[in-house]
Amino acid sequence: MDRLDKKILRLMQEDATLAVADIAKKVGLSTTPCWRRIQKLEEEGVIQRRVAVLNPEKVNTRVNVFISIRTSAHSLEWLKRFSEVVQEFPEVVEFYRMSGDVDYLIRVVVPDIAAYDAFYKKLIAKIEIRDVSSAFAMEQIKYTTQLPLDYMVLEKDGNASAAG
Amino acid sequence: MDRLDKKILRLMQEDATLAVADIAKKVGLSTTPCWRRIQKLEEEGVIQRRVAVLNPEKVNTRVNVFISIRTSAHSLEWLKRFSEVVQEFPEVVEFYRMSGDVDYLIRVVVPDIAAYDAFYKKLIAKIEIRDVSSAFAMEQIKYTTQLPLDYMVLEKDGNASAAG
DNA sequence: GCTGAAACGCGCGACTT
DNA sequence: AAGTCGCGCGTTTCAGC
Repeated sequence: MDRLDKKILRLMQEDATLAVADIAKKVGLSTTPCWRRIQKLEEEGVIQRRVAVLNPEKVNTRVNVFISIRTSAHSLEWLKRFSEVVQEFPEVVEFYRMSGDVDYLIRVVVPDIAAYDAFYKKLIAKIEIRDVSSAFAMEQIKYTTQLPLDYMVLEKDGNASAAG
Repeated sequence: MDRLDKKILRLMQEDATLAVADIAKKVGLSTTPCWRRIQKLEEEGVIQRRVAVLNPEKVNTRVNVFISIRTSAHSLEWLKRFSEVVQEFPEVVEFYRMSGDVDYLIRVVVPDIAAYDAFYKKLIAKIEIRDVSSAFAMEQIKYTTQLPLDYMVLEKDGNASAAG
């Protein structure tokens, strides 16, 4: 990956509808080499997928809730099942195992507080959870799928095809 | 929006590279009406954009950090500036104003703890922040851009073109 | 609002430097 | 590696039901 790949990724993170010819123009390439780079980035798994991003308001999932869970007293068996159960809910859009005070952090999207309550009941019906606390977001100030590319490790020029 | 729009959205949230003809087939429509529905969903802002989703590992942003901020003692002026400053950092991928104990919650992506430290220094160089605490994710168990569509409000059939 | 087909542009590959 | 050319597919539009 070099400077041009980085430019390509930056553009595609913003807008995946851009025609290859347009991307090519913007990065200073002609279409074929640009197309080949994009293919390679897909094969290598740098580009994972192209998705449509929907407006949460329009699909009635305005409300973001963060659930913090402490699991200190639970068994390994429980932890495994917990992880599986939580993941399966479509309302769960993010799920992290944390270091420190809180053990797990979950982001859930729902229409309103009542729906959250219903979700919470569905969840605890499937698995016993001891130490939970929920925090509601009043406003989503920023949400982006764009990862910063400033940390990318670039290969030196003239040596672009080493195996990963 | 009806049942077919919902199906279309479900498919496009998963894979925005699907050809219109393929989507049409899967929802039981032919290409033209399916294409028109997609156009309409874009015009209405239900579909906000199509983006490429990158592999965080491959672009060297493995580490997720959640920053909790309490702002009780700050002025309105400060709050405004705070919001602007934080948003501008490309490492900040999510940013919420919360209710309850914590006032703001930020998700940041960086390569490692050292990079987080550098980010943190950049941040506090730009704005004074009093009550901050950082929590590191050990593992991203789930991350999806797909919103649940189960809460969508569908219009009755035979009344498909009412204004929003 | 649907189907079918035509027109156009773009993705993709073969070949060249 | 990158560029030019061209075929075929997919998107988009249009005529008719």
